[in-house]
Amino acid sequence: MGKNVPMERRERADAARNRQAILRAAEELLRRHPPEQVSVERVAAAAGVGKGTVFHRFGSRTGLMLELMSERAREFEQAFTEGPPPLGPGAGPAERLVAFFAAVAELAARNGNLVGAIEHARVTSRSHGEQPRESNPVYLAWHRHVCALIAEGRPDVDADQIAHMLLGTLHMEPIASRLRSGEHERLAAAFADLVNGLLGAGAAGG
Amino acid sequence: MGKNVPMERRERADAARNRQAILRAAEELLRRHPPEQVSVERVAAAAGVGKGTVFHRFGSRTGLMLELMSERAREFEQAFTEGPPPLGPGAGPAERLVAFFAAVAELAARNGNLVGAIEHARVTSRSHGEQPRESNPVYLAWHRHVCALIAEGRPDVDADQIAHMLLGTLHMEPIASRLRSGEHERLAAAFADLVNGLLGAGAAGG
DNA sequence: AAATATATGGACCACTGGTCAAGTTTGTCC
DNA sequence: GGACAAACTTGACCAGTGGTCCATATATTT
Repeated sequence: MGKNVPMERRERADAARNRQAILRAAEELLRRHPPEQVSVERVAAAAGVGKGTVFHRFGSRTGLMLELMSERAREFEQAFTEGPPPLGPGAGPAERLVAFFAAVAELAARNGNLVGAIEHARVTSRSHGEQPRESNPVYLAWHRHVCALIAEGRPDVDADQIAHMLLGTLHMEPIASRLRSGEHERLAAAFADLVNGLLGAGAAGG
Repeated sequence: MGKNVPMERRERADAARNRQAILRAAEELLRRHPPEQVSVERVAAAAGVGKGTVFHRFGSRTGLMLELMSERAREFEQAFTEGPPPLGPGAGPAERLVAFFAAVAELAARNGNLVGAIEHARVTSRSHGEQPRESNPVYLAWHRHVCALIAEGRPDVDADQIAHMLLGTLHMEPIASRLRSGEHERLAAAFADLVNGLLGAGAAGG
């Protein structure tokens, strides 16, 4: 039983081809233009498909951007949950957090306008009515991770809240623009200062 | 001397009346609806004026939201630059920062969707081409203040960057939604933990 | 080859922020 | 008071958006 579960038939070959074309076109446009200039219609045109197809595949503008981000984040997620230290398990919480944020900063820097694009999509989305950022699975996983590490190092603080705050940093325009010009090490250093202040000398260790 | 400088003639009485009507209408709508549902046209209708008038008075949707925020922030700005401690001068930098962020949290909580509305306006603005958040004078003043206090307490860190990060927190949706439901003390506590970690026990003192 | 499930494209919709020329109101000066 | 210019108001209009729909085309299965 259950050899081929028919609940989800595989995507048709042409559909899969188009999905890739759309993803790659969006990627390319985002690399060259600010998010508000990358409309669904332009993405469709660049991918050589109709606008309707994009909505068919991704549901909404937001869906497209989210998929793009998930693609990039999948490998990273594995690295911080089961990879080698200091990112993965094995190191102390402060060390892991610093490594995590350095990696996030680098990821964001490599991916140019993507973070901004997701924010833009969330905010301009008309149909699904402003779903909260928390419902983004990538964000959720990151938050859970940061939250756990903070709680481990400092059981006395509001880890949930602080995790949101630290992650939210990436959505700041002044930060994002520096990221775009390659200053991710500066961001990583600032993260390190904050994290070490919170977990480092202050309370946990000895 | 300089009794009546003619460089800027006073606003006409009807214009001033309409400006107030528009401001109050926007305020009221934002209290009841999420920012993306508060279009310029709706504001105009609620204020009993034509859409063109809103643009005439405020230049753009962003201009309107910014003016709304400036109104609220003016008094607060005076409090933290020249008022009594712990907000104003007289207390140590850590203490002042904690007070500042508690006040900001409270201000944001009292003003519901305003912060979100400004973000929304910035991102959906079409004409002026996505001016950076840094050009908002209110944001600028806040950043300068936070920056100076951080630098005072911890000359070794990247105060400019960290100030952006701490302030950016307010623009997070998960944070903002909690703020809206009145949990500003929770946010203030988290700020205090971060600030005390950075300035408090860690490095500066003895 | 026939049958069927799936994918496609682009006209279409409601709505947005923003513009503008034409008409109206106000303040001022005699 | 009346006249006049400057300031103000207006709503039709524009370009552009995200999203929907369905007749048509294509891939897959039998």
